[in-house]
Amino acid sequence: MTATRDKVLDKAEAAIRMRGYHAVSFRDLADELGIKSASVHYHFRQKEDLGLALVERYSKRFFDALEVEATKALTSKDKLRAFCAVYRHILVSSDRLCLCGMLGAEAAGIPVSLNDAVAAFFEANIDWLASAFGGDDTARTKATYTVGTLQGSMMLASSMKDVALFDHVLEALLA
Amino acid sequence: MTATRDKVLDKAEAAIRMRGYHAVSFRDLADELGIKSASVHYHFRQKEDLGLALVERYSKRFFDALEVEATKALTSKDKLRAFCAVYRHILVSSDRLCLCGMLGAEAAGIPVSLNDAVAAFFEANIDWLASAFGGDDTARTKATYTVGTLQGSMMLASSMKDVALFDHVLEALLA
DNA sequence: GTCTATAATTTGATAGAC
DNA sequence: GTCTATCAAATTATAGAC
Repeated sequence: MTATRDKVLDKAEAAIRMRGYHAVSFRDLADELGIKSASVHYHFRQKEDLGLALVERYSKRFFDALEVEATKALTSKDKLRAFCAVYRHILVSSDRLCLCGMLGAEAAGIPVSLNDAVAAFFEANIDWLASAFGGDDTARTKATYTVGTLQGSMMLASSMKDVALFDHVLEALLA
Repeated sequence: MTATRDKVLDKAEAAIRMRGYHAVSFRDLADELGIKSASVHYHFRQKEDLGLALVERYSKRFFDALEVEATKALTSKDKLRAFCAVYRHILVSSDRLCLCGMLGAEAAGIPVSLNDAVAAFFEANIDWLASAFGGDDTARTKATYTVGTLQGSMMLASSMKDVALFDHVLEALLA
């Protein structure tokens, strides 16, 4: 139906994951799609609306992929492996940062509602892993630690242009 | 002498560490300092020059602080503790992200020369820790892992507005 | 070193025709 | 749903007076 809306979301996600929220404009997106910026505004009245739709879609996709990946995961280790596999796919499939990792860094510079959505994504990440690890306080710390390591290594791999760096960290994380 | 130049650097570092490179303008900085943007341009011809000066100063300060902190560190564990202490100070002293963590996330959206400087900072981070860990391949992976964990946890603490989160990860990292 | 003034471009956003 | 046209504001940056 509204194919344009999805195309805008695709381009916006790719652009923001590469350059950041403030480095992407409605005109950039419109030009890339061969439409006008007014048309982008038709689908997303404000930039904030676009950002929120982006995080919502991203989060949904992430947890859907996680569910698929973890169906046969019984042990804590298997669940961790599944979690890491989804993160790895984020980076490798597009050679881009996690959307929420980027927006999380820019936290104090984006609309409050948008960072709330980003923080909720991280909260859900940690909840999932903490549950996989047993659910107690130690499990929660381990979960936070794991998400932090994945996000930070992704950032390092992006800045240092070395995807292998991320894989080495993944190996260590699973050892 | 050139007190203004330093004041510009101070304001720019604080602003960029909070909101990101593209969310900070020369006028913002000038207004905060009660001067005009043309005066900022006198000290830093282009925004890229300001960014480069920022990373240079930041990196120097970081490794100076690390040297002080690690003077009495003999064991690997002590050196890791010193490294973590400097990172903790970055976050806690200002409640802001690491400058290079922010710019590293925005890697593909900032001038190439600027990201080169950021990547060099991370390289030096990893070199220092790898050396502290013994210098072999395993040590290097452990070093990368550690820097990634610190950077990622800082981002999480910032987005989720929970500095204690960072401290819990630190504890786990040192255990 | 700092200012006024200004250029050239980009940005987020809207009104209204088709 | 998409367009043309337009706006007000912001952005990087420069020229030249003081």
